[in-house]
Amino acid sequence: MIPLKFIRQNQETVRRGMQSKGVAENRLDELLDLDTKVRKKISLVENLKARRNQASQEIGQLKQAGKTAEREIAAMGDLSQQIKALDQEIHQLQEQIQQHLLWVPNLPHPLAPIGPDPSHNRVLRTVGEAVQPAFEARDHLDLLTLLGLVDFEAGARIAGRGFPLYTDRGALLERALINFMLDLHTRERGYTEIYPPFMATRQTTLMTGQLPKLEDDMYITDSDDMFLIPTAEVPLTGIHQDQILLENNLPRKYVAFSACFRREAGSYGKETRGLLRIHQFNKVELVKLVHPAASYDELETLRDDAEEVLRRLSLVYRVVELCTGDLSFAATKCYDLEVYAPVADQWLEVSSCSNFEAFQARRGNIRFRRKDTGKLDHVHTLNGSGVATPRLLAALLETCQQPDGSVTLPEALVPYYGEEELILP
RNA sequence: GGAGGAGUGGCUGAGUGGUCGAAAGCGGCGGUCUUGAAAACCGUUGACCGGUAUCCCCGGUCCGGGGGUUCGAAUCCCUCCUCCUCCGCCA
Repeated sequence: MIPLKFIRQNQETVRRGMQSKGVAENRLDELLDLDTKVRKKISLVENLKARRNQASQEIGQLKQAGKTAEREIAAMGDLSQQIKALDQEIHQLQEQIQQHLLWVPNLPHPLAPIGPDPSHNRVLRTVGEAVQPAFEARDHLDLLTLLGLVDFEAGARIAGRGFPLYTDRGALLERALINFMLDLHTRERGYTEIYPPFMATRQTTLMTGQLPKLEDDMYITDSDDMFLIPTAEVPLTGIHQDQILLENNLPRKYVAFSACFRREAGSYGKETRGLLRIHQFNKVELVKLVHPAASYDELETLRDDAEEVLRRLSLVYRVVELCTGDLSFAATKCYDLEVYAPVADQWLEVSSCSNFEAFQARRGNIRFRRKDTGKLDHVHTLNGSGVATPRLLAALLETCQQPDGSVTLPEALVPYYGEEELILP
């Protein structure tokens, strides 16, 4: 949420920000128009209310003194009706304003690369060397099948396309990956582990910015208006909704494993092979609530925490800074981590690390008390995947495969999986 | 699912139609004292919106959310939500 006052006073800045994110601006004009209208009415009704308050007080004094106030009371009836009517109009206008406000995206950081689409993203660095195997290698789907790790047909029978069913060693390997990542972030990186609800209310989903824009991309329950979480970002950021934190308790760092549910409406046919784009997947998510002055430093360490997963697994990856047009609705700045899948010769996004500044905190009313001034202020929120499993698994299998199709696991994973390699069944 | 009880400021908690944005305590902030700290004492301390207005000033709104009654609502009525207790059912 961008504060209405800021929008009013910085119209051109907001307009440029919306343009660079590729968001239609017609709502902005309507918004400003409604704002002017409603403020006129507000000042009108506030004057009336001031009169009413004064008169009511006088009536109270008369009654207290044991006198009658019939004449005064009779004079008030009309005023009250006017106020009621105006209040209703104002209420309606403000509801409209609120709706428009929810569609104003966060503004990109001034130094974010400007551009309309991913081709303008900036590759900051590549870790490791992107080389293809010397032998005739299999891609991740062939390896999954060969090793018997995932049964796509069974998943489809149960829930339809895009719901993989991990079997036996595949299930174990998935669990090993999740445990490895959780332990890394909790034991070495100072995150507090959370096991959150996998559903969230409309309000919570609105807070993180998934709504209203991405409603079509989410699974929703008709009878309760609940949303299956598309990422644990939603519940984790929601933990402190409507709360006031102590400055001493910042930053708060949370990590959670969750299943993530995405309808992926409109992306059929893109990257659909194997595990690359599915409706339900597992992810370990990092969320931080931080002091505003620290949020950009915290973004760097968050990114590093996510990168550490890939480093420990000895995978080749690159760090990409997103351009304005590719930034999500709520983000000001974002790094994607893309892991290299050598057989597909593709860079697969496994993590997005974003700073939302106060955008989500304003929507969720998450504040802290400043030590220096004693005043309240909104925290800054950040999140990043640390990381999502399906593409990680795809890259891992392709990278670590041997000529016969067996896979030698990275050392870091061995204690979790219990064996050093996946041999052919 | 059924029956009760409760939701008040950062926290605990008083307040059942009028000068109540709300007692008191805790906490926070400032000060006195102290080598320093603690304790004690003194003072201070709600949020949000608007008024060309980051501080002062003026007005308005806010006592779980929404609606209603009234000249006037924290207080009365309706409704929804959440929490607690008991009963039933179920993992």
